[in-house]
Amino acid sequence: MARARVSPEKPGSRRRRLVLKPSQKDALQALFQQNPYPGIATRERLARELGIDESRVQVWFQNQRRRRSKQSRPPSEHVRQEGEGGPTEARRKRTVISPSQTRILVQAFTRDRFPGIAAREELARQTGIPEPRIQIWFQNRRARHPQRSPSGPGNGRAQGPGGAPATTTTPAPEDRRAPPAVQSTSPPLRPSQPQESMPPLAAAAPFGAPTFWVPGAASGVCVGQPLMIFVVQPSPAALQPSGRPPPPPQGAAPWAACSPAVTAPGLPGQGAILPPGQPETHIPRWPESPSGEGTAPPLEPQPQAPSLPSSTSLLDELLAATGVPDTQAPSPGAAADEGVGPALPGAPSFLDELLAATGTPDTPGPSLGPSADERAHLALPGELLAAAGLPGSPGPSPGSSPVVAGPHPALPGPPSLLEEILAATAIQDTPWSSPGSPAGEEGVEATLETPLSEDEYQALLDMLPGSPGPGA
DNA sequence: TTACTAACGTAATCATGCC
DNA sequence: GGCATGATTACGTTAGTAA
Repeated sequence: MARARVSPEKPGSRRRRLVLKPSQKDALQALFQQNPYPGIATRERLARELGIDESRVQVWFQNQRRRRSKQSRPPSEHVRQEGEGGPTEARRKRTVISPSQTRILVQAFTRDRFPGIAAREELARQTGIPEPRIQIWFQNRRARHPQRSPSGPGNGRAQGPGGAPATTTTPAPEDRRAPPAVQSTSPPLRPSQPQESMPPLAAAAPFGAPTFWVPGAASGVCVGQPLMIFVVQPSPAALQPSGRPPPPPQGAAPWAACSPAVTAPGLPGQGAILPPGQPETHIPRWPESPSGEGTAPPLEPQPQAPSLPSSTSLLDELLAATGVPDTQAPSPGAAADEGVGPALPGAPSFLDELLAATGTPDTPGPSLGPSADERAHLALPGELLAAAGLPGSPGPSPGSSPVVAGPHPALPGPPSLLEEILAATAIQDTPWSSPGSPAGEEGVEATLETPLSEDEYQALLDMLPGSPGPGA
């Protein structure tokens, strides 16, 4: 039924596969046990603490639920109960997309109904809307604006990859609301080549391109920079979604570094945009986020997670609940908060703690080095700077809370639901490893990541704008 | 080569904001 | 209240990784 239409020929169309570290998986599973249907707040919170993107957490839960259901475990066991993912764990606040943003999206949609990750991110930059929202927008759009030629029940993607993947030249029925027309300013988005699809972006951003990226703020690289800077000719290869050392020699796309989505996996709610004063920009009603989940895209280094100053980390709670002493274990790993450099020793990771709590013998310092999540971060020069402790790094991290802010002072907040849940359900026996995770997966003992291999370091360098590139 | 699983697609449905 | 549309879920498929 729902065949994934993934054009094989669009190499970079997919987001770079994220490789979760055992410790991250454990944390996810631990939470999954407690609540397979976490709300936005929990997801974001967890995402921050694990150093991955919230959308990834969401996907992980989706896949996990699926796996579980497949494994005979009747979902009835966890039929989402209200209050489960936390008090009123609501869903994400509806994102408000302005007419001009819609225009951009519609325009892109008419060119390519199935934009790859690069194209989506580019759109995200252009519109200021988080990439995951862009993705959802396209999903909804495809569903509601079937590409005439209903060859099949709604399977608009019938014409898969082969022929222009839906490069709909067919002006799908413009939506009534959005200014149909999309002024002719059409950026020649090349459907099949997302990366280059953004040619002179500048040209494509006639609308007051309200874009100001505050990528995870941490990166700072792009903060306050108007779209224009992206005009830099991106080298396709460099666009590797998650910024991992691009295989091909190309240098890293300079702007790639600026890409919030691209580079900031751990962005707190990726919504980091906010056209100052620009009503145009998408003004997602960030969840009031009780705990700062709110992706609130602070335009400024605003402690984006308004709430919890590094203290109440979800993991902390878990740990606390599980009675794990607040270790100050130096495992920066999870630290990856927004900008916190992953490998910054000194920061205790709740992951470690959580794992310890859950009885998962994961490596003590699972994240001592760059790894899974960090890899993504590596692509963030800004984060590097932050990690390096450069004073200049505006990242929220510095002042804000490097998630992993070790032993947090007393949490003003009352014990979270999680605490209770955890207390009630000893996660100790992580029955979860079962699903698909072979014991080995837990990487128990193995995963002792090294601080930064030369290769990784090199990769990092490669990611830096101006860098000669990997091959170089 | 194979198993596992992240990413992504559709369809259906719920939820929210605006008229 | 109705409509448009963003968000979420289930389910199926594709493809990257690690064993």
